[in-house]
Amino acid sequence: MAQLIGKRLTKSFYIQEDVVQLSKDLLGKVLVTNFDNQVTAGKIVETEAYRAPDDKACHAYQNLCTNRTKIMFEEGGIAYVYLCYGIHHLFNVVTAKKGMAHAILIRAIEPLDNLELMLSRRSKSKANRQLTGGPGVMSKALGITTKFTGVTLLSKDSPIWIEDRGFNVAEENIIASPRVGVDYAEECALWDWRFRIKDSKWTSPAK
DNA sequence: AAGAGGATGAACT
DNA sequence: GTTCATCCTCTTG
Repeated sequence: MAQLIGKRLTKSFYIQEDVVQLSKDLLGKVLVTNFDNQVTAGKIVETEAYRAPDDKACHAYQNLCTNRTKIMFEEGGIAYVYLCYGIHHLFNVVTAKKGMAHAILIRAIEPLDNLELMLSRRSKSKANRQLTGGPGVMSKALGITTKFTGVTLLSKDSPIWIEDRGFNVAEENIIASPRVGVDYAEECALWDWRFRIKDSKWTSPAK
């Protein structure tokens, strides 16, 4: 029971090469998961860009290609899911053309469809920022785990895709800030590659 | 073959 | 504000 309310983003969107611009374009788009006959969806309100080879915070820095990172070198339009601290599943969208390891980490969403299931997956009873605000908990609410790494977002029977439901986010409503948790990346840690929708109550407050 | 550390979150004081 | 859970991936030997 695919529940395509908006327009699914196509390959032409994902293969654009400006991963920073794409990260801003993803704000307001809707991330949908659909498996085990259960659909959940939420509006993307916070993203972060990662770009090999020059970004030290990117797993594929200097085009380092391993079993884990080789997913990022594929053509844009697939998922890169990675386990952090042995606990949290972090969902990324691979972008750009084959051979360019660019990815966008989705950090927070605003719940839209099937709030009940998201609450249940998070063992919570109230919908607030703690439900889907943060890359680890967002994946948990949507049921995303590392087993989805490498799946396409383009097929009509994909378990995960991103669609456009017509939410428009104006440039002046986008807040850019430095990425967190990447202090080891030295000067790259200062790049304003984290983007969120201004005044969204579903992200942490801007600094 | 083994060890260190990480794109975090939750539960504490 | 601090602490720690917990396991995969990469590096080194």
